[in-house]
Amino acid sequence: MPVSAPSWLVAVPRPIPAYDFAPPHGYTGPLPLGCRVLVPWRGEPLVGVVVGTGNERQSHRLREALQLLDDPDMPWVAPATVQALGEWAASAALPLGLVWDDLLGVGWTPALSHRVRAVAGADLRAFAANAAPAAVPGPEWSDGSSYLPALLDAVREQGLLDEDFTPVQPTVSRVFASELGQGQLTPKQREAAEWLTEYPGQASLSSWARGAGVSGSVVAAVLGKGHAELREEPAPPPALTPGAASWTSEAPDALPAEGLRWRLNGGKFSARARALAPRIQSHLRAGRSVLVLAPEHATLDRAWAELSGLAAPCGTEAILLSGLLSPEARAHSWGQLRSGAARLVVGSYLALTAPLRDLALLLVLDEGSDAYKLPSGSRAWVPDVAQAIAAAHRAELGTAGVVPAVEIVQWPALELSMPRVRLHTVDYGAPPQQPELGPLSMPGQAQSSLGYPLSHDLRAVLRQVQERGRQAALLAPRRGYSALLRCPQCDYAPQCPNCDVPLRFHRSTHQLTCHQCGHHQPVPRSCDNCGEAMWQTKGPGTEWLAQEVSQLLPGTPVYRVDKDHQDDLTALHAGESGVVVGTGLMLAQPAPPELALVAVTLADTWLNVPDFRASERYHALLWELAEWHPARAPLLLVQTFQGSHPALEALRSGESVSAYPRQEWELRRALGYPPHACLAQVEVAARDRERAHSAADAVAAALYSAGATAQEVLGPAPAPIARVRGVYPYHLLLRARSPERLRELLDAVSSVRAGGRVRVDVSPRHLT
DNA sequence: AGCACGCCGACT
DNA sequence: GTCGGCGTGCTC
Repeated sequence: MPVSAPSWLVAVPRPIPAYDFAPPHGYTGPLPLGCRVLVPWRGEPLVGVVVGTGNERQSHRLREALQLLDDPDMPWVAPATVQALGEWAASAALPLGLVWDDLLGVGWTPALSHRVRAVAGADLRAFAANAAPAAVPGPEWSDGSSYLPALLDAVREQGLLDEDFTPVQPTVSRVFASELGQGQLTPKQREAAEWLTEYPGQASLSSWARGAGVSGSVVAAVLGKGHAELREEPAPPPALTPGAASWTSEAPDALPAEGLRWRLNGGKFSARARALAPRIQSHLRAGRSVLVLAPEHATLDRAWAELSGLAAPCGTEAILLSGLLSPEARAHSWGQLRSGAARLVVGSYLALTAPLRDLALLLVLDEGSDAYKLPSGSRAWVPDVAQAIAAAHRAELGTAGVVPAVEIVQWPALELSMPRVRLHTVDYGAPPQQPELGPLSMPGQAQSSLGYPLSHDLRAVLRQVQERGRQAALLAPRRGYSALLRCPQCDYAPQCPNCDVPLRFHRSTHQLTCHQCGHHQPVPRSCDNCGEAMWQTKGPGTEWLAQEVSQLLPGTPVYRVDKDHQDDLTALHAGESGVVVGTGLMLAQPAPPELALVAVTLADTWLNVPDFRASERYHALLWELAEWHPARAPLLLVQTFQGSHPALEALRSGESVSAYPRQEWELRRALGYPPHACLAQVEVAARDRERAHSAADAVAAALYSAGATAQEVLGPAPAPIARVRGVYPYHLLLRARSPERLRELLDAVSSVRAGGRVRVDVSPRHLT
């Protein structure tokens, strides 16, 4: 008796667990871990990834996989990565398919040609039911797409279908001269035909016409008379982003040597790149691979510019991998890595699963950046996944950024020196009355003799900047005009119809926009509440601030940079005098060359956030501002109600970038926050408020009956925005002392049928 | 996630 | 009578 082949566990890009399939008919090779496989899914072929061996005991008959798409010797994803994703998904109690869907960005939709035929001797006409006999495959190969998928699947399930999926090579059509033409050509047409003989293989008729110097109708006529023909040719590989010029660092490797994790902080970006170079190059020279992750595109571009040149001197290539690439370019880059032709990847989170040969170093840039939180289904915290992947590959895990995250401040470190910060604080004094931070209750001129938004000191420095023809940057709390539209009569602010938040006013479009769901509408003629026709629209956004600066400095150009409004900064970057007002987004751009002043107009915006990481973010922001243009060392002016905040003190005293995170690390130990605890936020939502509430209570009850303590379960509480996109979310916060304990709690959550939509966010970034 | 099924209310 | 809202369940 032959031993039945073990089944395969296959992850498909759906928010469900991995499912079992029998190997394709006749397959006898080893378990193709990390290879893509076509499986029957609801009657149609679907690409999945083999992630393990299936359960031996199955209650139902397994379907056979249709076809293996990758050579088991060259899997689409490294087996160690497969293992890491499996472990991470389990630790977060997430269905494996959801995790794969989020983290594998390449290879789900290969172009395949599908051929089918009946197995020898089978007559499939019975399957046609009332359709025409031609609607079923015969004994000869024919195109699978010409049959109903459901019919093919019925035949397939009976084992009567031979089928074959072959990758389709992408082609382009090119124009060539042809001998087979008939009929006379006019002089113009002959001219065009002769030009084509000289320059064959034109990519389009218009390029031919342009090249030959004739109109499109002339070349069309030549083609029509058969003196030219279109031929399909294999498409050339897509152009990959060229790397920077080769360079090799002469400096010795000063990074921590012992252990598998380290951090590199302080210094300018380029200084950190120089410090990383020896380590990266020694791995590449040893024939191993290095993966560099960046949180967003500005950092990615800088990293590519600084690091891509390290590959060539080590006899390999660098590959840029991000969602901005075309699908073809992504697939081609993937191929370069899979074949081992390139061993240095600089990429976004999509590069996490890149098929690298012998990964030696996984480098996470700006490890604390909130941009690493994926907004999609898995809500993965990319550095968590990166740790799992590095561990599975037994690779070094390095991090590099200006300021270390509190979570990693105890790692072995190399810290580069920071420039001395020229800091000036405008202290508005007593903390503002907290509960209302509406734009109208902002620290206004009436409340402070210092002046807001432009304090006396800031005005003075701005005038100096103008007089000396220099440049200044002002960091605004919010984008747009960003005010609530308020009725001066009854103080009513128009609300979003889907969410429980007031709409925000954008002056440029003269629209009201919901910053939660994107709903927008024109400004109503009069107040919905009392009928008053006047609206007040003052608020602390970039637009208002820019207006104030323009009034203060007539004749000086004022630019705005935020998500909605992006002025052309060419003149500023050319060195012309001006002031730029922006949100944090502004820092993603290079600093203006003549920058003499960076001002934080209201630092408390970063502090008055109900999140235990608020002060950590504030501290990191201050150092990033200080590092933005280290050569010029502009004055950093901070307007705040908390002039003696320890984060500010850390800059003022010129301590190292890790001094404040160390302080926070101790504080969090006392409070039981990460890294001394593992957090997860559970969101329970329903269309009906009462149902959402009772569902949240049911989740809490399930947790307690599974042995959770009051220390471990906080809530449930209604979400800070009581209604979002038409549903009422409730939040529970889980706080466990270890990943294992968190997993126990999450398993209790996923086993309960609460009667509402339950979503889990492990390592949440924004707590409320 | 999709997609089908099935149950209730409002119409040509 | 049916059309269509959306709550529930399933996908090897």
